[in-house]
Amino acid sequence: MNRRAEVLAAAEALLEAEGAEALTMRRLGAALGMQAPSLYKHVRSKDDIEAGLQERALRGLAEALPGGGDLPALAQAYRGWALAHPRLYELATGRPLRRDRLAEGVEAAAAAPIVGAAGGDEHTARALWALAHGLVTLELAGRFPPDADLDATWRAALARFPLA
Amino acid sequence: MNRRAEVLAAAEALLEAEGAEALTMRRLGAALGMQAPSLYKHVRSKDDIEAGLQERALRGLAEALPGGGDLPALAQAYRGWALAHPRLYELATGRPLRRDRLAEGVEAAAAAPIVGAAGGDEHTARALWALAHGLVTLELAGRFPPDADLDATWRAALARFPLA
DNA sequence: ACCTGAACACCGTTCAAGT
DNA sequence: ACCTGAACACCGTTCAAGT
Repeated sequence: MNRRAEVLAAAEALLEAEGAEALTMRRLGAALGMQAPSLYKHVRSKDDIEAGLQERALRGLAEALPGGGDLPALAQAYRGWALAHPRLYELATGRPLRRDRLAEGVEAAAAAPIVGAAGGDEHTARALWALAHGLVTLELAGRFPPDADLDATWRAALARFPLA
Repeated sequence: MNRRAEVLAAAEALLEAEGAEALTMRRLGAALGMQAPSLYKHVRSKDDIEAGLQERALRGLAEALPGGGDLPALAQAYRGWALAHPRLYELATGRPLRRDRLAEGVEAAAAAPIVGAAGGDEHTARALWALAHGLVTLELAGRFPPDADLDATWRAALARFPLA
């Protein structure tokens, strides 16, 4: 693990443990036993760190998603990963994707299981992705009533996409 | 218009014109012809400003949504409002809703047209909301390929909710 | 009642200097 | 090659002081 990867791993741990506002160069440096300016030897900027976390999130999500085309299983894995890494998911999806800094194939690998479950139709795939993303972000942001039965909401939502 | 409302209106204008990172107490004060500390006479904190902007967004959205139960018209109005106020929409939906600071009925007024289009079923309403929210946020974040035909994606998505 | 200037504890980032 | 301390231009916020 090179130094940049170490910084990114520590950044993810700090983010997930203490929240986005705790992810500062000074705190991250402290977690790694160095001063904040030293981080710039391993990483271009804080923006660069966030782009790296986006890539880590995409890789983690792609690894967690099953590829068999079973929509309920896919949805459960998607929701499960997001709820297990809520702040990373939010950081990775809540801002523009830095495609220029993304390794080749990472975005496609995360998208492939969704396209597969959509039977290859791009519009259906985007609708499924938007539906899952919307449900997850609204859940993470506490937008649904506290007593909402979200399992039932997911089932009702997925029932709109039979076979596909 | 009392002083607090003036501050919120200026905050919305600054946010929409220059982005979230430009919405600082010093810049907002300058836009209103006062020093940053003076803002605290009219507003509790920056957090209070953001809660106020959430309420403005909810009111604006509720006003823009038609209530007739016509899903395509509702979807178009929802998307249109979000694209017309992208940074306000993002600020209003991208963080937890401060229900404690929200005037009575504001949240319900924004939700009512969606529940109406869902035929009163809460799970369908949440699925529709998540779908629209997901499509809008992914579009605003530039997550879809630049050449994606999003009108067609919206049509395909809404086709999953016939009659309802 | 409203506004100011100074101050505090923070930010991200640069840079000369050390090993 | 890697790390440090000092510095710069910013933050949100508090507070004594002015009108």
